[in-house]
Amino acid sequence: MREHGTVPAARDGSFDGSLPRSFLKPALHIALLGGPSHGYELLEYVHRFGLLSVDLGGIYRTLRLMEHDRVVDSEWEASEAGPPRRVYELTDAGVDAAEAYLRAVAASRAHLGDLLASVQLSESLG
Amino acid sequence: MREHGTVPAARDGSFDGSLPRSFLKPALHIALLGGPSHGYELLEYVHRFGLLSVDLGGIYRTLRLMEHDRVVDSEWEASEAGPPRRVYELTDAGVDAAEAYLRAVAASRAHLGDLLASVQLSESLG
DNA sequence: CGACGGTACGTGTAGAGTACACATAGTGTG
DNA sequence: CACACTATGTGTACTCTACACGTACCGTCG
Repeated sequence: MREHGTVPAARDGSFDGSLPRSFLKPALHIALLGGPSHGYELLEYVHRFGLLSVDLGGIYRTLRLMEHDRVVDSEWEASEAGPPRRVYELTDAGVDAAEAYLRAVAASRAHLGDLLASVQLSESLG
Repeated sequence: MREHGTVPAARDGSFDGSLPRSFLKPALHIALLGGPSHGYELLEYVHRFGLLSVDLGGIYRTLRLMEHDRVVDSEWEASEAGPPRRVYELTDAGVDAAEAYLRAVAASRAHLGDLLASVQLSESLG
């Protein structure tokens, strides 16, 4: 198996409806609003929301970047089964950032809606 | 002036709600569903839909790529005022591609909706 | 006339960002 | 004891982007 179901998918032009990499950081912030988590679990989370091309390497690097920016704290946690995990949790600044990302994601979604609407409009005209 | 209002904007982590570069090709396809157009006008179109960081260089390179892929044809056209324009028009294959992009954009929009919804859910629970 | 600003097209390139492969390691199962 | 799964992390060749730059036409203001 490649690496936990990572899909080749669309960094180029093919664009199959999956979300581009640029949404990874927002998605991680938003995921952590739901409570602390670790890299492997976060991978599954972001995959559920269409970030199919993201791999674990990208997750860990982004988490470390976020920690450097003080939006998350992390600590090691032993798991009953399997190797220990590094668990990430939003700081207060992180919660603020996550809320800003929520607004930004909503804005992006609205832009996509406008783009789609522009077609209906020009179709109904001609 | 910098270059026709191009905005520094968010290729990194800031992510202000503008759409990432990855939506440029879809947006150009969708724009051309409304009829033939040229680079400079297309820049204004994509800016209206939140692709703020896109500049003319990116537009031209993408259009040439699309022409190479046979999804658009282009020809020079004299304009009454100003220099001649290269006008782009979707080929039949381009129309198909544009419709596929419409579906893909709708899917992306749905993913963003799901992401936003996941928060409401966990907030109402906790 | 000549300078300037706006329209318009296009390229060169340093630097940023990514995908993929790789390295490491604990645990359960056949 | 080999294999698969969970789990974290790094190295690096490659791709893509942003920004600067080059070209050129037209109108207008002095």
